[in-house]
Amino acid sequence: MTQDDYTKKDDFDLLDFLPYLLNRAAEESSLEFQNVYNDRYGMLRTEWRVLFHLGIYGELTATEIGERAKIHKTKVSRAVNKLEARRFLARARSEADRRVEQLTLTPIGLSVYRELRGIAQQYDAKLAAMFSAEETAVLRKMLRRLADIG
Amino acid sequence: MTQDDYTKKDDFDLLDFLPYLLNRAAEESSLEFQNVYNDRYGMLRTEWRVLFHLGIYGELTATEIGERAKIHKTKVSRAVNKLEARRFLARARSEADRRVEQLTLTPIGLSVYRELRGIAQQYDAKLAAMFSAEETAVLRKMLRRLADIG
DNA sequence: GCTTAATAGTTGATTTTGTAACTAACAAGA
DNA sequence: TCTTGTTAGTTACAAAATCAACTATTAAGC
Repeated sequence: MTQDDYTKKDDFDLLDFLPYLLNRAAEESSLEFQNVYNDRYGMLRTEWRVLFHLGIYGELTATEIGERAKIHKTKVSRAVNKLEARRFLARARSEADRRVEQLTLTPIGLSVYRELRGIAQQYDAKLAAMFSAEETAVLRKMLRRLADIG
Repeated sequence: MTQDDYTKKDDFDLLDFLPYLLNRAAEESSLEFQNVYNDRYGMLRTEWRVLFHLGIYGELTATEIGERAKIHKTKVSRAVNKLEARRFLARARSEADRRVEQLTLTPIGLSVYRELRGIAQQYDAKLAAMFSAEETAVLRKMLRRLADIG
């Protein structure tokens, strides 16, 4: 069933409204990758994001992860707990400031990260292949600006 | 704090990964509008989406809304309940098929829809103004394809 | 040093979502 | 008509997100 099956009583088009469109595109394009990390490792979205941050940057505190990924500290805290329970990461209390915990991936966590990273790269390539290289580059640039991480 | 403050141990760039980028852009670009419908009418995301569908298309069943907006029927059901409790919509049992309910906005619901629609249009224009007209047109087109509603 | 404020992170209560099972109504075939 | 299957929508229970309050530690002003 497509949009054309319906007669509009109103000129407003939801499918031109950027926040709606962005959310729909985000949901749709995340589905496949979500199934992988969820089915294979029982991870949630916040958990793979934390895992990836540690995989990419090596050692971070919960606060740093929260700032960089715009995730609330309670969500980070719970994600860290789950990843620790699965032995994907280890905590080390900072000597300089004993409130702080330095987080790093364990060898297991690192290998999980590497597997998921490979899948992410493949999947990203698949999405990018829907468009020309130039179009995709422009899309990424625009999305970074919209996400305010540009 | 920007990305450059961190040294990467890994070549993978989260800020190039389309599903991540789309989600971040979607969250960021929805925030302002979300505050309006939430603060002003205590509505949730699913609720404004249902409201807008009825405002645009005039009369739909819960199932039709779910199909068009890709919202699960339990979420639609609960959103319809809340909108009905606030007297924003009315249900009418279908004569032809007594399982079905035809949903329409009440005059109150319609005026709320019209107000939010105006705000949405303004806000969309503000987002679009971050780019050239051509760029924005390309963005919308690409997002529709990614969202599989092209 | 002592008080007050700020920060890192956790926990608990409430709300919202997700999954599955459910009721009610229709449809199709023997 | 009497299964059997399907569809519309709701409800119950479990999982997760949100928000506020909390502990522990550090920093700042006096």
